[in-house]
Amino acid sequence: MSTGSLSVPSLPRRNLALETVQSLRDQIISGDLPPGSALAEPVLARQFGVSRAPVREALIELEREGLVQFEKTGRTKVRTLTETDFREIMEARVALESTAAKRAAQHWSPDDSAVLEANIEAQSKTSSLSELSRLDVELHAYIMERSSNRRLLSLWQSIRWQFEMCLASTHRIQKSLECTPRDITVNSHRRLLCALESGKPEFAAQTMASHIENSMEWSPIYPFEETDSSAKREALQDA
Amino acid sequence: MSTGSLSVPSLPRRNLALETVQSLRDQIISGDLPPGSALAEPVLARQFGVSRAPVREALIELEREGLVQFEKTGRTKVRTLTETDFREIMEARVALESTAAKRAAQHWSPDDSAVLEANIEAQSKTSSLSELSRLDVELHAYIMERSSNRRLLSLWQSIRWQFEMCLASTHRIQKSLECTPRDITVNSHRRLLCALESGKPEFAAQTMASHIENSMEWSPIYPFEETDSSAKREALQDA
DNA sequence: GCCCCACAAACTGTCGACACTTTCAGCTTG
DNA sequence: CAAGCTGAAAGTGTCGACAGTTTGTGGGGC
Repeated sequence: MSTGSLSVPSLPRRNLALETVQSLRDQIISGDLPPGSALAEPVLARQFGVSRAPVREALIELEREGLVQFEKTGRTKVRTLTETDFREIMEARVALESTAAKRAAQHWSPDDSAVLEANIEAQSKTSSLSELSRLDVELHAYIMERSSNRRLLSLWQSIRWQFEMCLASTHRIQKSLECTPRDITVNSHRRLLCALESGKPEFAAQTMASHIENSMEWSPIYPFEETDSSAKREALQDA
Repeated sequence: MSTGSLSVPSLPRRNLALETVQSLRDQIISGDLPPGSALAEPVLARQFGVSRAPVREALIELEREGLVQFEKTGRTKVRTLTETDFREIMEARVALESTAAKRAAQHWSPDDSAVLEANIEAQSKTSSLSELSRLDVELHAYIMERSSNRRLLSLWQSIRWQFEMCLASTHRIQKSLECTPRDITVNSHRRLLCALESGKPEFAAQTMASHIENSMEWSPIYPFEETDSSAKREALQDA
C-alpha cells in the first residue's frame, strides 16, 4: 500500500509478475511469510488467482533480491538471514555507497541538498521507528541515484530488500524510539550531507563509510540465528 | 556444445533454461549476436529446439547480467555497451574488488598464494590476448571468492559478463599482444599478490583499486559508441 | 511396537495454445 | 510520388496440461 503503484497504470511487460513480486516481497519483509516458509508455485498461484507463470517469474526475481532461496531439490523457501548475512550486506553497502557518495559529491547541487534537508527534517520530526527507517533508506537511495552510475544503483537495489528485511526483522523486536537512535541518526545524516556539499569526494566517501559502519553499532539487537549452520539443528526440532 | 555440461550430471532446477543462458551468453560475448540484435522468444525457442518457457527464463537471467535489454515495447535486444557503460562497470569493479581484496588479505593463506602464482605464471607464458584476459578474469574471480563475502561475490558476478563483453569486444579489434600489455598485466598482478600477502588489508584494497584503474589506461581502444544521453531525466520521479 | 516399502498427493520443469498488441508490407488515396 | 490506411505476420503475457520426481503417509512384515 505504501510503495504501491500510483501513477503508472500499464506496465506492458510482466504485469502480473510484477504485482506478484511486490505482494510477496511485502509479505516476506513484513514477516507475514516468516523465514523458512515454503513457497510452492501452485499454492501461490491459487492464492493470487493467477497461473504459475507469473508466480514463477516472481520467485526468480525474489531470489535475485535475496529474499528467497532455491533448494537443491527445486523447492523454494523464504530465506533465513543470519547475523553473518547481515554483516555481509552492510559491508557490501559500504563498498557501494561510499563509492556512490564520492561520485555524488562531484556534482552535488543545491537542489540535491534541498531534497536531503527535507528528508532529514522529516526524520527529526517522526516518532515512529519504522518511519525513521523508511526515510533513512530513501535518503540512501537518493544518494545512490545521484552517483550517476547505473551499475552502482542497480547493484545496490539488488541488496536493498535484504537490508530492509533485516530492518523490519529488528523492528518487530524493538518498536520504540526510546534509546534515542533518532537523534543519532539525524546527526549522522547531517554530517553526511555536509560532506556531500563539501566538494571533497574522498571525504564524502569516508563519511559515508563511517556512517554505515556506525549505524551497525547502535542498531537494535540482531534477531538472527547465530551462524548459517542452522539447517542442521532444524531437522532435530520437536514437532 | 563447447562449454556444455561436463561433470555435473543433475542440475535439478532450470536445466534447459541454464543451457540456453550459457549458449546465448556465449553467442553474445563472442559477437555472434551483435549488440542491437533482436531476441524474439519464438525464434530462439525454435533455434534451440525448446519451448518458450526456458527461453523466457534465460532472457530474464541475461537481462540481470546486463547483456540483454528489455525495450518498453516488450521486445528484447542484445544490449549496446557505450564507453560510459564501460566506465561505470570499471568503477563498480573498483568498489567491489577493493573491498574484497581487503577482506581476502585478512585471511590470506599460502595455498591462496600458490593458486595465484600458478595463474600469473600461466599469464607470463601465454601469447594469446584472449587467453591472457581469461586468466586475468579468473584471478580476479578467485580473489572475490576469497573475500568470504557471498554478497560481494554475487554482486561481482552480476557485472562480470558485461565486463567480459567489453573485453571480447576490444579483442575483436586488437587481437595481438604487441603493445606488451602482457608484461604490464603480469607485473601488476605480482604487485597485487604481494599486497594480498602483506597482511595489510587497506594496502591490499588500495593496490587493487589502482590495479583496476590502471588497467583501464592501457586497455585497448574502446570500440563503443560515444555516450548514451538518452534516458537521463527519466528516473527523476519515483514512489 | 518398530522399521521398511509402496502408494498417493503435490510440486517442478517443460510444453503448446490463446488473446491481445505491435510491426510491417502492400494498397489506396490525395 | 509521398503519405496514410489496412490487414497479415509475428511477438508477448498468460494460461492449463502433462511427465517425471519428490514428499509424506499408511499398511505390511518382523
